[in-house]
Amino acid sequence: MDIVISQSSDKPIYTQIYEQIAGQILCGQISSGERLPPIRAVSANLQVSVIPVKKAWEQLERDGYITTQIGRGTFVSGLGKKMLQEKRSGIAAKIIEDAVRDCRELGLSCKEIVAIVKSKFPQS
Amino acid sequence: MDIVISQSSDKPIYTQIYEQIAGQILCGQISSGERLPPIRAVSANLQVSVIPVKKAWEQLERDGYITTQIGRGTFVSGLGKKMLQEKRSGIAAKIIEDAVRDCRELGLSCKEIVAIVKSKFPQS
Amino acid sequence: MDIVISQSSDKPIYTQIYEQIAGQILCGQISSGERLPPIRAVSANLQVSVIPVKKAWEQLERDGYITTQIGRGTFVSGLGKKMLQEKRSGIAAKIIEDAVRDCRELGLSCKEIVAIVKSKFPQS
Amino acid sequence: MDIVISQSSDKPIYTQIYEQIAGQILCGQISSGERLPPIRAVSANLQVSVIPVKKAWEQLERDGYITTQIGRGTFVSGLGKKMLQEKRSGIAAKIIEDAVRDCRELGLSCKEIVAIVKSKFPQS
DNA sequence: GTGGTCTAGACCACC
DNA sequence: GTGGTCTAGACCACG
Repeated sequence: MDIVISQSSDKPIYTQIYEQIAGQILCGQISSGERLPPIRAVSANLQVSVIPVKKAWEQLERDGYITTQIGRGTFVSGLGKKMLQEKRSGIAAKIIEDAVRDCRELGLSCKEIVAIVKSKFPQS
Repeated sequence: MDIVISQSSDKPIYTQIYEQIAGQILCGQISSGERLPPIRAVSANLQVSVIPVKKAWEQLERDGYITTQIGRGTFVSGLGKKMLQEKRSGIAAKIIEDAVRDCRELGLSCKEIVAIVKSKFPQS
Repeated sequence: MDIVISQSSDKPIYTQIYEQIAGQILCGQISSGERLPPIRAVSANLQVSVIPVKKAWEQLERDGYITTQIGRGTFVSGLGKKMLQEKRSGIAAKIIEDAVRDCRELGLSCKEIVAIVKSKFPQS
Repeated sequence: MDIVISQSSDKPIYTQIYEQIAGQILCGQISSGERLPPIRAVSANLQVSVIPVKKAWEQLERDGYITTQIGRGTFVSGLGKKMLQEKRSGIAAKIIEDAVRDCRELGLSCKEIVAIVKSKFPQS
């Protein structure tokens, strides 16, 4: 469970935590059923207040990534591989959709966008 | 100069104004040297306070889109076509870069991303 | 952090605040990493509205003197001694450059200007 | 009577006009008794409104540089050489005084300031 | 009429 | 408690 916080980011701390944990769950870096460290430990580890960690945990639970068992800790939800894949696709589709819309408003064509995307990959 | 404000957007009002004006300048919808309406007129027009309009204007000036002349009004900067094209490319590259990075963190391959991009265009 | 506001000055309030804070940072009166008081406290302290204080803070941040962390406060940027010295020199050079240019336009020679400068120092 | 107006200057237009005319009178570029062109001509020449020219003229008259003779035009006041020299010195002293004060607040010594002044002259 | 600055409030997101 | 955003006024400098 490695998280990096940037105090100078435009994103709030709790969002940074949320996105990194969610990403690691979606990628399989953190497995189903695995136990997350207690909030206070994370907070101390990241050198941030407990509040943003708590908020991130709440949103992760709200979005079905984790489940809290009172008195026992928080655990990664038992999401099937198929469900993970679906969630990944949905999120990716939204990200790209937004980017494509913005680019089209700037007057870029499909070809141009695809060219830029490919240029971002080392071995195209 | 048509702007649409969404009070329910997650983006602050001044950002919405900024992005729409900047976009229209980049697309050539507003031409170099053209005079923008006075901030108070825009403010009344959009039914918002003067503050967010002024803040948008300030950022547009900071980013070189417009220049304001006290007592006379604000005017679109004399950006050459080449400069506009460069600015457009730079902004588009940044948008796509961010989106691609996020998608790669989710484990998507270049092919998959390109496929989604193409699917967002009517006649690909 | 002592600031003096003159309501009768030709300079706007936010500029007065900006210059005094920046000066104190450049002189080392306020140290790197130190936390500035909250803008509302400064505003109450100086008996001015929050607006000019906030504007001063914004410009201080724009110029790299401070960094603000939402929800935590604003802190003096970690500028090295060397950087501070460079900034000081740059600003001083600009001030003198302007003054010398104006004086030369009035027809003063180098000697005359130097003489006046020296006369401004108690024990030259 | 050559004046250059910068629309992007931080100084208002009427001040730019004032300073340039006053400077030329102080330097003897415009002689005592000489007639200034009519306001409308200057305004057309500089491509600015009549208002800032009028305001500059008012301040020049207020400060004793010119005198308006109704129906005949405006003329450079008959200032003796000694008076011109005194005015020049006074203005120069004030400019340098301000610059020196600002530099001292930045912690510069007399020597350092003099060194910078000298560096601004081609043949020191 | 134009922008520049300011006041005295308010509500919200974040820590 | 901290800064971020906004409202609805006001007065002033500038052209």
